[in-house]
Amino acid sequence: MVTTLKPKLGANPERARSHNKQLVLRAVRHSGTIGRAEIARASGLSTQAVSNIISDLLAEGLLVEQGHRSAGRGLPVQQYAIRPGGGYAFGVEVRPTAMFTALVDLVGTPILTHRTPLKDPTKGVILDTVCAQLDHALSQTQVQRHMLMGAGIVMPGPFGDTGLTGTASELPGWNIGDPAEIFATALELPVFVENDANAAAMAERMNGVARGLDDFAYLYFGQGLGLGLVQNGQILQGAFGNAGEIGHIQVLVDGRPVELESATSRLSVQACLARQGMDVTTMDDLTSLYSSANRHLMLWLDQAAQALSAALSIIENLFDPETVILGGAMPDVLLDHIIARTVLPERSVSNRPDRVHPRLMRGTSGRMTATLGAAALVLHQAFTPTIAEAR
Amino acid sequence: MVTTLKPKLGANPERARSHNKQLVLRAVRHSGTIGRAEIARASGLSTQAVSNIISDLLAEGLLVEQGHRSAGRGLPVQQYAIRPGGGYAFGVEVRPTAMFTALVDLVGTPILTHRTPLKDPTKGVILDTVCAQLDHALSQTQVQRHMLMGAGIVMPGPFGDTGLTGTASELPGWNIGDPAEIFATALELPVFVENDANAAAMAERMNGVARGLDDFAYLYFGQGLGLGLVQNGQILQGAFGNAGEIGHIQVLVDGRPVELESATSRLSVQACLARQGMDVTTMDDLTSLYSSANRHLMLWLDQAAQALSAALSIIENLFDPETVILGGAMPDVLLDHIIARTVLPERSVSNRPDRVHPRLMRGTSGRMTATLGAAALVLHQAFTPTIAEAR
DNA sequence: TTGAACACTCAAGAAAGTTGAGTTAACGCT
DNA sequence: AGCGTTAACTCAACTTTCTTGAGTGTTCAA
Repeated sequence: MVTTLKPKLGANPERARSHNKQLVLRAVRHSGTIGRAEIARASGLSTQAVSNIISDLLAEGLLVEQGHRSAGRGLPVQQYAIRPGGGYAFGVEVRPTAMFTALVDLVGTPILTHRTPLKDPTKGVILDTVCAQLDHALSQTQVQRHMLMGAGIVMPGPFGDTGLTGTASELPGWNIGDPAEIFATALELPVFVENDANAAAMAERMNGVARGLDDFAYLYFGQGLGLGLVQNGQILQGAFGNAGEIGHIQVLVDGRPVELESATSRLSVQACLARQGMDVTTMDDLTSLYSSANRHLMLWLDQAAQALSAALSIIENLFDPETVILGGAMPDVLLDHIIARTVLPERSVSNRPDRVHPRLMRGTSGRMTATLGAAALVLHQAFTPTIAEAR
Repeated sequence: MVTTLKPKLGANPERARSHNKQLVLRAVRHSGTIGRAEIARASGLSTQAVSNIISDLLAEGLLVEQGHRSAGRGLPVQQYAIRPGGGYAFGVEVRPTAMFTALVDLVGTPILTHRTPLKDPTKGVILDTVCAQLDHALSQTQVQRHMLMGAGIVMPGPFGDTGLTGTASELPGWNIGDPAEIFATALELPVFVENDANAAAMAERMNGVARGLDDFAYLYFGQGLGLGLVQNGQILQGAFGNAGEIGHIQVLVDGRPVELESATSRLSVQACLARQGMDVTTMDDLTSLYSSANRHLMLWLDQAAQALSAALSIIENLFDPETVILGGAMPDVLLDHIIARTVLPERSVSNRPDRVHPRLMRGTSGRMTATLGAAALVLHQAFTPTIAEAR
């Protein structure tokens, strides 16, 4: 979901230049440091064109020189890298009880992160809080407002009035109007809104285990279970921005059909342990239960792995991803345990002998994944050529 | 799957022009007839640029003038339309027992269709046959070879060596090398290879019920059951071209888990009726069984609708499409029956009050759908701007 | 009748890319 | 050590394509 991009699909010199700039930035980001000639080869532009663009980007402060590297014969390559301070992105994750914010630089390093409790998550409070938090982040870090490239916002999906409306984790009042536009007006910035799974997937792609991957799926353990899909380097959003609502599909666990989410989410493990009289609220609680090999937790993990195996079969056969990443608000040890226990379906298009990535991987988990992912949405945009984004 | 497009992502004047040309063609195709000014507004180019491009396209024979239309004030609009003879596409569907071919013009009208039995579907025979059929089609229709924009080839998936290899409908010998390249070399044409479901989806989008839709799913009843996914106007291919292999996922029918394909495919209905001693081979057989309300067929239809309901839940929640289209090698009356009987899942992101399309629709079915879809792949390419096709 | 609205054309100008010759620096063969 | 080869990069002229702004023709409405 994006603030309305008008149909600027025609290529005129100005847009072509902006397109090429982003192409160059992407090439630099992709390989860390790189010289002009290599960028030219990768982009199909002439060295001269790349040279001109680079001197622009240097002047704008988006690139820095990185010294020479002599690779074989010929004149040593003058290398370039992204200048971290060349721009900043603001990431926001809105949950019913708290708002998480992060300010990250152009290479994705978090400069500042923050958690603000939300007593009353109404639309007005959220908008006020997000503006206040942005001001706070800017003044704390001395970052100039004009250096902000945009804001990414993570909100619980699904968006709009759907058959899944009424789910636990929902925020009231956002079903009317386009959230992206509302935030864009309040923050006076370009805004990108996604659900937690999509944002987490983008975080993984920008600075995590999915770096460089163009086709993968991300299973995000949040309140529920979300699926972030990246296809051809782009988030798969669906016609109304609600693709990836995997939590409510039926899978078999011990021969009985259950909603996937009721077998694999954080709410699920909490409810399961609560039935045994255990009150588990934090990730640390879970970690310590795990380290003591708590029987009930182990049973839950087993059925979660079972459910996941069924989900994996669906995801792999429907999307044919390079890999499926697991992450989110679940301790690493639990994720690793689940991954180890999950049976990789045999009858799957992903079951190929020539794979280069494992079929299941663990992503960067933890509290801030989705928030950093929100910021990553902005960075992704900054490194994505503008022409022909066919929306 | 596409013949290797080198990274020609940079925008230079030449590529920008070609991009803009395709943008103009697309705009014309989209609205049937249209004037310069409107195209300019839609594309973000100046009227002058559009004018220049149009005079190029007229000279190339891709457009024709369509007379004036006075719409309100001002100078009456000089309108343009696609010239059907401006180019041709060759569509090929390869099945184990036969090859179907079609030659279609630039607006998608079939000029000639043909069925060639294949005694021995080896790689060599297929390549020879496809070349012979192309020659035959050209000579029959007097179409000049240089007017061909490319060939689309439909082959049974999945491609490459996967966990689904060994499925009934497979062709031997295509697991090594890129089929698209092999065909491209043989035919000396740009070649696009897809599975039947993807091709059928594209046929629907170019000239069927999905015309103008950018996000939809197509369930194709073939030997098995395939899923064609169109996202943002592009076929979703997955990392290895095998996305949409929905046939092998588990669904519940009468409380029992079965492979979706074993409940919904043509092979499934044939096997089901064979168990009752009925030998059903043609679509006409099915139609007449249906018109006599055959009990076994009705039972099969009921369980197929059940399985479909489960599949629908998965497709809708994972892709959030505008609609799901049913089509393929199944008589229309049966598809309509199934659609009428399928319970639309309530807990689905597609269950929204503000829908404009039905959740389930019947596509153009029949023998030639996939073959025409193969040709549609070429047309789609011809109307898709070139820059930033990010592959 | 007159003026506003609109589509379209013409000619000049601007933006951005390409081309080809020239410069510089490192490698490696003699 | 000398010298030719290789490769990255720059400079300046050229080319393509788009935009701009003035101008023309047609229609509608006051």
